Amino acid sequence: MNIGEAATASGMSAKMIRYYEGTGLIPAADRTTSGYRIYSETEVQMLRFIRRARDLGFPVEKIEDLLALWRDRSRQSADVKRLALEQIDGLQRRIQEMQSMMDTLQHLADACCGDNRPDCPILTDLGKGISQGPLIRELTSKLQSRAGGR
Amino acid sequence: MNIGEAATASGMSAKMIRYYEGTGLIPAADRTTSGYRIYSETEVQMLRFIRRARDLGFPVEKIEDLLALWRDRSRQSADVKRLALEQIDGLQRRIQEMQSMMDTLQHLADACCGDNRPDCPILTDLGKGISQGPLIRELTSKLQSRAGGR
DNA sequence: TCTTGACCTTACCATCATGGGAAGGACTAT
DNA sequence: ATAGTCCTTCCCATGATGGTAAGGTCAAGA
Repeated sequence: MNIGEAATASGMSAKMIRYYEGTGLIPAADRTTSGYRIYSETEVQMLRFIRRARDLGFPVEKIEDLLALWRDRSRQSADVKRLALEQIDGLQRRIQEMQSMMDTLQHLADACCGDNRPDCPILTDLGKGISQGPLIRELTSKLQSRAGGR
Repeated sequence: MNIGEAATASGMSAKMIRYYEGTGLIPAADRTTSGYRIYSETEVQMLRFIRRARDLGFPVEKIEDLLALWRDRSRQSADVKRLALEQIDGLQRRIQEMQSMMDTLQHLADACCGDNRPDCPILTDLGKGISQGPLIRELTSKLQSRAGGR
């Protein structure tokens, strides 16, 4: 199976497969004499594993750990569960942060009459510049880059 | 006020102030004869406005619109409210996506006995590689870069 | 057998918000 | 005057991803 087929089969782009190989997340694929990467069903399964973990929001760092456990026949399910619970925790925290942003915005929007007059509590609030600390700012920067589109 | 003081007063790093100036989000600051940027209270207020909008998760693109409305004496509050509601919508969607990831993970973790045996439904599920479509993957990539730390 | 088109390879560039650092100039307090 | 802190610009890096360009390979059909 060449990289294009492996990409289709795993749901990842060929670009990303090469990227993961470059970063060492996956081992370097075997090559044909002409230099084409070749993939076995086992390797495609690993790629699917990675994509699925990404779908569940695991950071690449943690995926490395998950992969190690996946390959380890003598692993303990407790180790995997711990990683999953950590991930759940992280998601929970981020959800709460976003919820808090949303609540604030909703509150401001409720207070804004939304007509043709220039008075607007939303702008007034923004002008005040109340801090919400670095955690939320760290999150929002990522949301922005996502929403900004490419 | 020089850039360091403006940074402290606005809660932004000097780096970011220069960056925003470079990208045109804010107008180029006046300079002293020796080249130091100088900021008035008005400009600091604008910087605070930007940071606050970022705290609320607005993408930089939208902040540009908000800034224009902020400066526009004859704006209509409806315009501002529309932007806020759009932002609320976007946040809501992302929260739901993350919630769905979390639910799936929680489900898997619940099914995992978490002991010293190697059997683990979490790994089994990951191996199956069920797709959740591109929307969630787009979101998770951002979460990962955030969680990965720098 | 030759051609064509689809695929592969590497390498480089861009994104976006942000930080780090270097090299050199400016200001401030002792 | 000297030290130390600030400023300036410029370059580099991040992380996941896409794009593109130049060139090699392969499979199918004429």
